[in-house]
Amino acid sequence: MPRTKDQFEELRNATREKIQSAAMQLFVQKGFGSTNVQEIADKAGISIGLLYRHYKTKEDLFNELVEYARTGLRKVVALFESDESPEKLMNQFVHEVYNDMVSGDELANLMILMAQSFFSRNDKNENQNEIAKVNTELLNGTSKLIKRGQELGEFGSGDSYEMALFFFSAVQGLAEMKVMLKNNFSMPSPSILTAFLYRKGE
Amino acid sequence: MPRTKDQFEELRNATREKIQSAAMQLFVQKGFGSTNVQEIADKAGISIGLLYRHYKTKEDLFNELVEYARTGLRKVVALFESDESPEKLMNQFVHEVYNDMVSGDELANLMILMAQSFFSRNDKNENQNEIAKVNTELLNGTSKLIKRGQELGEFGSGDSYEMALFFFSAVQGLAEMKVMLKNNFSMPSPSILTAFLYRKGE
DNA sequence: TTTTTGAGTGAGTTTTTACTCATTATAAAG
DNA sequence: CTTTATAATGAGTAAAAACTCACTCAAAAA
Repeated sequence: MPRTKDQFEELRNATREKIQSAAMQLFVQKGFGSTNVQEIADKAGISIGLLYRHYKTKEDLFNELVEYARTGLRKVVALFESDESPEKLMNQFVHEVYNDMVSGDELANLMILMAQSFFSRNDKNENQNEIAKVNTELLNGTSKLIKRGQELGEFGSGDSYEMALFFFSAVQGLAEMKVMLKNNFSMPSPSILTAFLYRKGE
Repeated sequence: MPRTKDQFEELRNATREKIQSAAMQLFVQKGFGSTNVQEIADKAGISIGLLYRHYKTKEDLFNELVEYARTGLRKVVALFESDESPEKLMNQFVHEVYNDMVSGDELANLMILMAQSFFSRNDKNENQNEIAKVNTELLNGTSKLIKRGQELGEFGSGDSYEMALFFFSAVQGLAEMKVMLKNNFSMPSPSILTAFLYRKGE
């Protein structure tokens, strides 16, 4: 008889991953609107028909990737709600970001995809709302963490919300620079990234 | 007889500006590929035909906007080549950025457009090369400026190229945050933006 | 009121792109 | 070698988007 359930699943998973990987690269490099499904299929090494067997629309595919990225962000929110020392938490996070950015493209791609999801797209894009929400949570959470650190004397003074905003802006910008500059990109050291935490507000 | 040359030119300029403004907003908010010319014409309050009387293709229109943004960047490169005190130059620049970001969308839009131009688009996009070039010049110029500031004892230690990279990444990220967060965006103070210049490298 | 010139229009054409489906390929088991 | 279940194909279709052009409109001056 035919292949077993597991064998079929294996096959499906393999092509699914090929599609995701190809789509991620293209969406990041060219944006949603400027990427066409033929390209995705070509890069994945499969036919258009097969792509549509896995994803009902191009948008579905994009949404799955964005959803995946969003999940990553939520983990950060959770991390920052811990009772640990704010300085320790920020350091831990910055080092993770640093390592990820030095070792591969995954993190940078995810961050760019999130931005694309916000800046591309049509009409009432429910992604935008979702992302805005997670983003707000992240900023508020980080702001709280920084404030706590300031009260503990770990960080310098300054508007904590602005500091949080600055921090994630920098990380977002770095992700884009990494992809834009390729080999000319050299990830700034963690101490540069965290310097603003130790500077007195004016 | 008909209107004078000047009167016709006036008309043309007026619609040209309407087109540019509409296109800028849409390209920034939705990306090149996801913006269609009908929308641009609608937003500009003109017909498609008239749009095509001013720009041969949608791409031409995009390129003109990007070219305009690029010109702005070149001015910064020039500014940073001055013999003035690096600290003074950086401060001046940061304050300009701060004011622009607080008072309107223009700067943010231009920066996002530059990134779009890099991340959107097809095949051999000569814009990408041009932008990469200007970008490299900007980074190298700023790096040099920072190094000079370090030698003068104005700035703390640290890899000057990484510091320059960090700086522009932050500004780029802030531009995007501004558009994403809208009213929830609160521009970080200049002192937060320049803190990294005064922190010792590890 | 007519003429003149270039702005302005938008239905219609062309081109591109998302998506479908009738058909073929594959490999395990009888 | 046949059967069987599902992966895989890609020419073909439908929809969307870019772009054209024959025409109208507006206002200045004879």
